[in-house]
Amino acid sequence: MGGNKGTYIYQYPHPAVTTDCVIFGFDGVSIKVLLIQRGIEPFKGKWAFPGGFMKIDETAEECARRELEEETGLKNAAVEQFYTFSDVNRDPRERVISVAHYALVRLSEVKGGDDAASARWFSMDEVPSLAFDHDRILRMAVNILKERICFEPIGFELLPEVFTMTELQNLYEAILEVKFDRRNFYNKMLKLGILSEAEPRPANATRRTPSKYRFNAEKYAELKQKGFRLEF
Amino acid sequence: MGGNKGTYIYQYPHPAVTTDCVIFGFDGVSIKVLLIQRGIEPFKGKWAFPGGFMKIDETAEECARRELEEETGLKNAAVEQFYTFSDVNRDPRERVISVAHYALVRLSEVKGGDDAASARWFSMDEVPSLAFDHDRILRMAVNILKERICFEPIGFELLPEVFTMTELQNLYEAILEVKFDRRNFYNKMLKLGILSEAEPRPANATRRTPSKYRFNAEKYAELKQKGFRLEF
DNA sequence: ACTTAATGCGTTATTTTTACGCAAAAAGGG
DNA sequence: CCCTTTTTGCGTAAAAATAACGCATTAAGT
Repeated sequence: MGGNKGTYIYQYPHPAVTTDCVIFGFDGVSIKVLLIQRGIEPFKGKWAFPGGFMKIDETAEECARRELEEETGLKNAAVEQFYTFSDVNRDPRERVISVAHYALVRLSEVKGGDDAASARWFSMDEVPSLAFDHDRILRMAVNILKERICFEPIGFELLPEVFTMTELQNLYEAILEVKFDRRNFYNKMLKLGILSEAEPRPANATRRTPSKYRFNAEKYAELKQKGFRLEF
Repeated sequence: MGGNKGTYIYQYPHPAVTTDCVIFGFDGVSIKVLLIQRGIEPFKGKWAFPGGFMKIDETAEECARRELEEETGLKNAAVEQFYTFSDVNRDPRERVISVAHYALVRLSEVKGGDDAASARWFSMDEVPSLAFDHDRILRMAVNILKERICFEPIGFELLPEVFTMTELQNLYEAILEVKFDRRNFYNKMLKLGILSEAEPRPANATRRTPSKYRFNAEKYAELKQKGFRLEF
């Protein structure tokens, strides 16, 4: 297996390749991002995204998922690459280019295990100055998230399986930093046809009992094939 | 300067890093893509995208532009990266990951110089089976182009400075593979506010003399700042 | 007991999109 | 040369989507 320490010789200089993961979460009020505190130089003590060096026999996506699990305990996250950062001096050790990924996960999926001793969720407004060029990576990830959330039903990955319309609206408002009219949001969402009622309204339901929904991936796949776009 | 042949030793295996460029053009009727015929193994004789190994002291974008000029004579193209391909066996020589870029250029900008002896434009429907995983790269580039053209005014990079509304519509129709109503397209485009009349209609202009427009980058920048989206 | 906030289910006005009509002028064909 | 077809500019009317807001009920807070 590749990746073992030893001596590797090339006729031309090779950059090192890493992956980084910007992991977004949502606590019902604000968007959070998962950071780990670096235990070694460079940038020892600073916060950074989970990530690390790519092994010679894994793809970027595999590397991202592996590093994520090693450093935060989070397994099988649906990571998606969004940009490759290749500034010449972004790492003081050697030339390193990094394939940056993002993923949306439920807060509950990250348990503070042994590995994750130094992992912590930060609200967007309490994120400290980060190691390497991770400030720039975060800015870009947030922009990508704002764009994607408008055209792909990825927001549901941040909510529990079953959620109320208000929770969904709060999520969209937190990400996009806008306010929607509650009734228009409700109508628009339902008309899209990608939600199902999670359970029939219970018999004792009163007006104040909110309806519960879940994302319907099958319906979305159908609609998408017919050439439909979300658009918010 | 880096990049010279020699002996380079690392404690861990390093993949090689390349860039590839998917260059789109437009001849008034169909979308074209610029390919070069490989002169050496592997895939000798097969067609592929311009591109090559990244030097140790250049960014991915710089590498893409350099290789593009070396192989096709095309200078200073506005390349933009869209995906990093990292399958383990995508290159038979060694582990290679490639940062793929695209650019939109006017056909006239590519002159068949010495370097570009083997460069040729292909219509989308005459593209042969390509080297490496370049078939996959092309599919993804085309999808990205279709998305981007709807939200960013990049189409103008494919047209002459000054163009008629019909030419612009033909371009959109060729890329998106749809048909628009001529009058609705005309109204929508003008209402966006990102076109200026290239010249006052000449005195001898009759009804059949089409108006000429040019893309107004300043107006677009203004509108964009106010939070405006193109949307087609 | 009173106020405040959340939910479901609407309605109406405005804006945007879509589908066409029409006349003038050039181009093409026999 | 005459007739048909195509292209262009400038419209309009219907349809659809969006935005703004009303209201009754019920729970929660004070």
